[in-house]
Amino acid sequence: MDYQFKDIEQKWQQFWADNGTFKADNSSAKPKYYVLDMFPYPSGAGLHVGHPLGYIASDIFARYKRLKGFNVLHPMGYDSFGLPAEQYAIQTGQHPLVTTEANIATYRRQLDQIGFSFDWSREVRTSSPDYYKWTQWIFMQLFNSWYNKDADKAESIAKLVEHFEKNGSAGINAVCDEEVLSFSADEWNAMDNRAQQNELLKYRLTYLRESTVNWCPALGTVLANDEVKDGFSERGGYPVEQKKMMQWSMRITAYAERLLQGLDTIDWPEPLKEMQRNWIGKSTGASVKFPIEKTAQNLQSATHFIEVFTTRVDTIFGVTFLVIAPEHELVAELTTPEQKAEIQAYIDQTKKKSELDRMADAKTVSGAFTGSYVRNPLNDELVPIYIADYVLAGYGTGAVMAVPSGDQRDFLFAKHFNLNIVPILDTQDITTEADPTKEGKYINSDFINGLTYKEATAAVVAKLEELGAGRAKINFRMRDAIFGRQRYWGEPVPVYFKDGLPHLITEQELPLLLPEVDKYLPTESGEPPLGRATNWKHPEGEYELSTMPGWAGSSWYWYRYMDAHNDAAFASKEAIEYWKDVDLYIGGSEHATGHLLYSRFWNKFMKDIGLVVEEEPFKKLINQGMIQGRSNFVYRLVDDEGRGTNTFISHGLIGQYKTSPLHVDVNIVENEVLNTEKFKKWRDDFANAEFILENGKYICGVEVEKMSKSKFNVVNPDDLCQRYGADTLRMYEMFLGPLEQSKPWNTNGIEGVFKFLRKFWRLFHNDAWEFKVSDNEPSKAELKSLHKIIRKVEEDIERFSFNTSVSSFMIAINELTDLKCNNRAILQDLVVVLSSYAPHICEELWVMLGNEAGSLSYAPYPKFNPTYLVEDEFAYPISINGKTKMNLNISLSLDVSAIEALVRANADVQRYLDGKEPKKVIVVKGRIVNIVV
RNA sequence: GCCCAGGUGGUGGAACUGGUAGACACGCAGGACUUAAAAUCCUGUUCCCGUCAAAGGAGUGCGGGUUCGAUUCCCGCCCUGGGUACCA
Repeated sequence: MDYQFKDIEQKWQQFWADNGTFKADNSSAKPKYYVLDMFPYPSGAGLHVGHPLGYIASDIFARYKRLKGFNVLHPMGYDSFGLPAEQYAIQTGQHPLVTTEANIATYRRQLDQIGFSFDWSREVRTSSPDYYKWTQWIFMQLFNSWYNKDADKAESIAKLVEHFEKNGSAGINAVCDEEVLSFSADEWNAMDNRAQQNELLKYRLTYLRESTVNWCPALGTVLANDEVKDGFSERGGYPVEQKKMMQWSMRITAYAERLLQGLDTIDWPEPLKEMQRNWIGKSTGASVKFPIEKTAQNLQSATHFIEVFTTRVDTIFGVTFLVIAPEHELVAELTTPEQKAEIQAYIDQTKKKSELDRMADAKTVSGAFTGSYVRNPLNDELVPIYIADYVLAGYGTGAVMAVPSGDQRDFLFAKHFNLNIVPILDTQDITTEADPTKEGKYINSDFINGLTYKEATAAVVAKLEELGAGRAKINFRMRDAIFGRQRYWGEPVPVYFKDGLPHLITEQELPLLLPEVDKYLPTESGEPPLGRATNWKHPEGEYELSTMPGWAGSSWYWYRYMDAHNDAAFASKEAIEYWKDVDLYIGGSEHATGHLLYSRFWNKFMKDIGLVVEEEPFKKLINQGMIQGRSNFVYRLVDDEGRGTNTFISHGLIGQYKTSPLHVDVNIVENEVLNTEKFKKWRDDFANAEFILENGKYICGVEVEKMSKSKFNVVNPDDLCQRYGADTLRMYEMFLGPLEQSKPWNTNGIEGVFKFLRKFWRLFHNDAWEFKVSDNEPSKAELKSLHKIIRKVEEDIERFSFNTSVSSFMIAINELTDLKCNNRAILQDLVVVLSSYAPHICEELWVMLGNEAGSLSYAPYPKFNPTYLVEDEFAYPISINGKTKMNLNISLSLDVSAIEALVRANADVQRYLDGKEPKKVIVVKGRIVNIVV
């Protein structure tokens, strides 16, 4: 019987489901291997061909590892809290849960038909109460922890309280808010509970703090940076403003150094690590206190200095002014009466500017003089203080020391305001622009004159420390993560407020269920949607009304798969100690600074408090490339009045006509040739379409764009499974190119893969399509083909080069077809090797070869035997002077000198040598490859 | 601007540590089988010059360099994609 992929695939998918073939065990004598995919958000559009790319790769790997004798955990689930379901709910009143479950059903059906070897018994959904119960529980652990810098790990807040009671704040080296108090044990004990709790909030790893957020009044919610485009909300296009709000935050900055260091211990793509490094943004430098000049301004404040952060403390003698951010807290105090109007005007102007304007204006110099001065702590010179929006309030101390000779922005600023520019290195050339060099010897720099960069930096830091005017300091760009969203479809924060103080609910009260609401919009008084819930009140106070952000549920989900049904813990200790961490994680690089960073943070925290065993959650990470859309166009003839006609011009001829391009459904185009009959049926108004053809065909135009419905370039895996089957789809997605490379989807080549599978099927059958294999001894040539592919596939899978494997399969099948190979032993091994790529057809053939159903998935991967690959004689390429090439037939048994003699005796070589001795004979790996004459 | 990845036939791509560039597949052209179609099989297919063939020349974005030998290593430039954005 011909290759009936539909029957075969249905049959085996059913078999796997009925028999729990891929159920992983939490204990085994086999070594463990954990293969994880980034779980999808179940959107209403369903899967397109780009989604399964990574899943197919990870499935091949998981299946391969099973054959290699590993106990493989390969689970799947859904990141099912999210904005689209909520937006849909706002528009239709449909509960997000209903939409989400419908979408999940679609996803599941689509995933099933591709034949993945997921252990579905471990499925998780982040929106399910028995899952988010533990997300809330982890939030509570964070709330109950602080970061001890001395121990370099998170510790229990109870331990901190104990220390305060005994010793006050002395001896505590913590990551905390800037404005923490210092107090004695007596002072602590004398504080009322409210004061104590407020103080502790400054230490907790999740805490409430007033932060600046993107507030969209029209939508009534906070938006993440990527939801704001050009100062307007991405959805609806409403204006967005900066607003200060009390928000839950995560003290991820406590882990900045460990998140950075940890990158060196994991096998991730270098570009992705680099993205995380940049995001963390460590810079090593010094903080310097510039004393405020009292005579210039009568300060009310207790602050007597402005602190700056610099990475070039060696340039301190080149400082000719100081710049602080317009939002800096000392601006009002520092402004002299004469300058007040100018400063106020500048601040107003800055406030009006959107983020975008500020960026666009990067090149124009602006600022204003406060009228006040500081003194340079090292040479006592008076330094004027300016405000300018190129200094950011949120980074460092919101103040910089300006060295116009070494920094281009400072240079432009100095030119604009006519300020001094002092060169500080003898090699500096500052005639037209600043020169940030570190080469040369210092000049105009007091006690560091004549020193080099390294010496000078050390000397200046030492001096500043001696004077108490500064110290070496490390700064990070990364900010604490805001954790609250004014939305409905997310995890409720397990907190209630009493007397203005946040309290955790008890563990017995978990999960704190998401309440029902009448509408999914903010309340009339501007509170989040949860404010609409009736009968939703904690006995002691009011529940927190914001919910957790999308990344909360995805920051620990790989642990839940280890023990998905545990209701006593997020996962049992035994399960965690067995599976430990994810060995291979496959997903997109767009999560580099979101999910992948937050997950590493939560994992480190969970390790600190003894919940998990590994410091890093994902040992090896592979980024699959994005699949772009490949749009096809038809060209509609435009008449003299500029109206479109019903005549369409083939792409090669459009130069001769006036046309307008029109997206056409890629599914009615094959190899850029339009199926004109299908086109006429595609849309009613094209029923009478006429075509101007070239060579009897209508050729379409092509462009690479994002895959989207409106561009008619979406290719649905369902259609391909119907036409060619899952095995063909799986292999074709791999064949398309390197896994990590982004590429446009193109269905054109899929026939080749389909043909390959048919050829493979045919190997097992005679001309009448009867199953027919022989039990003869395999021939040498057959063994050679087989062992070539055994080795090749193993090498390819280990280095994630799946595309070249597919090619090798095709070569092997062509060879074996030429050899008319129907040998049972050969075919059996071939089935095992191919089974991770094309599991359905392999299962079918495996059973036809006389094996037990279901045993293929755990059959041992065949052992490669190198002796079959040895060739007796082969064509030996020789070049002379790296140019002329010729082939000699040489036996492998000859040694190098014998080959050399043979080469010299060759007539062509003789002709080139012309009686002379060769100057040099190049031998690579025991082979002569080149002769230099 | 800065950081990263990439640029190979008509197309997707291969060439793993510097050693026969273009594997494999699509497409295209020609042929076989067939009443015909589908399916299948065979041959050719980087370009130029050669009316077949042989022989020759050029060739991995561009310009240089190292080397007996470079798609691969080094320097400079151009282009495409991704990240980031006044980070002191």
